[in-house]
Amino acid sequence: MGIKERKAREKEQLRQQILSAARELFVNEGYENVSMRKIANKIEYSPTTIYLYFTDKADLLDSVCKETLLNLLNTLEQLKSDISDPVETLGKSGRAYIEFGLKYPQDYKLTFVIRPQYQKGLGLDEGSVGEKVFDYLREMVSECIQQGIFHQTDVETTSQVMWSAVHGVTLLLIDFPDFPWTEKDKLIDTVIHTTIKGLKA
Amino acid sequence: MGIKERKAREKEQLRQQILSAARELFVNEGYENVSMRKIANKIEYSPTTIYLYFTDKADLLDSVCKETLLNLLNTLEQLKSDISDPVETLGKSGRAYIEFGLKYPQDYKLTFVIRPQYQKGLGLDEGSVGEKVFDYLREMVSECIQQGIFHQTDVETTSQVMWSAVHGVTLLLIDFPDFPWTEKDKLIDTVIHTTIKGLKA
DNA sequence: TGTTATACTTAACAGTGTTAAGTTAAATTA
DNA sequence: TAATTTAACTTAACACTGTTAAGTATAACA
Repeated sequence: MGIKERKAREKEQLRQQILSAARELFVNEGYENVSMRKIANKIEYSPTTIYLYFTDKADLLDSVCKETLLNLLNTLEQLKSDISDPVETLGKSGRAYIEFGLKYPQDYKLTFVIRPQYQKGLGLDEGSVGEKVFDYLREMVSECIQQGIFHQTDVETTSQVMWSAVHGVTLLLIDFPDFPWTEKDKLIDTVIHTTIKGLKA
Repeated sequence: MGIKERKAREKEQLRQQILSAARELFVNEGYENVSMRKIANKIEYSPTTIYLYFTDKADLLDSVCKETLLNLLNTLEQLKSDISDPVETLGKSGRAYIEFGLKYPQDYKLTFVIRPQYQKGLGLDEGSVGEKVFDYLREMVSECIQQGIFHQTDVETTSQVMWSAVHGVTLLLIDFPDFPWTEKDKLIDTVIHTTIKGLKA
């Protein structure tokens, strides 16, 4: 009875093929400039085949973003090991977050800016990957608060402030590349250190 | 020779009519979901007439955003009068910026997120309204630095950090309305105060 | 071997931004 | 006043878009 399994495997394979074709095109040409026909051409199937694997273009975007969030989560969780100095870990996590956004700017925008426009209100639901990313941030912040290093005692608010800072600088650097920014690394460090200093007791 | 002037006035009138129809539709239905034909219907002209006043859809977006930036600039400059306590003025300005974004969320996204996608790298050029908005921020920050209140002595970096914070929280509140945010006003205040505290000497 | 289910494609619909060519009416010139 | 030029606007079309209904061929099963 291996036939059914082989078929399922083949189906999953094509799904992945579609997904990676979509990601590549979305990232290189922008979500709006990618048509279902373009994706279909790339994988050498008819456009309608895609609809057998994804309900529509927004669903395709959704799946691409889920992958991005998984990548981000993996990147962050590799820093988790060292909890001796929670403030340093939080700072490093912030830096890793921003650098992830700058390394994959299109993926970042797709996930945190474009998708909310199409999937109103979704993306950070219970059990979602997005929530896990924010949970990671909560944990880091919680560690700092528990050790009495922070003035603020509210984990939620503190996490949200941290997120605002890194999200803000990431998007500004992506969206206005021609703006006369301070040297990039200096700006990133200043954003993180300023925020952490402001949170300290 | 009043005829020429009347004609010019009428032309300008139609231009404004197109612009405000476009803004209303962009804001209510989203840039991508608004077609040139929709705008044309609203003003009761043929679609091609729009092209006599704007080079293309992106130009229309551009003009709408320019208006938004002017509105933002006006809102901010009303706070300028009181320079006795520069830190308080900076804080108030930050709050006004965020509240502007939340009052006109679609306009804000159009200007600071959607437009950069279509007009790569533009929007903050020399002499532009966007630059004037940032100049306002520079002035506020400069005042704080001159009075020796801030640790940082670099006006540019400090301004950029401030911008990152307010831009970040504004977009997060707009894009993820279903996220379990801390009470909105508290979050905004905390973001501003944390950033300012982090910048202080 | 005949039937059913799976995987995929063709053709079409109603819509998109944009352009070239055409029309109509007003302003200018003779 | 009559002919001509100019300005403002429209019609029709092109090549595209996301998506669906209907059709086809092939593989799996009885």
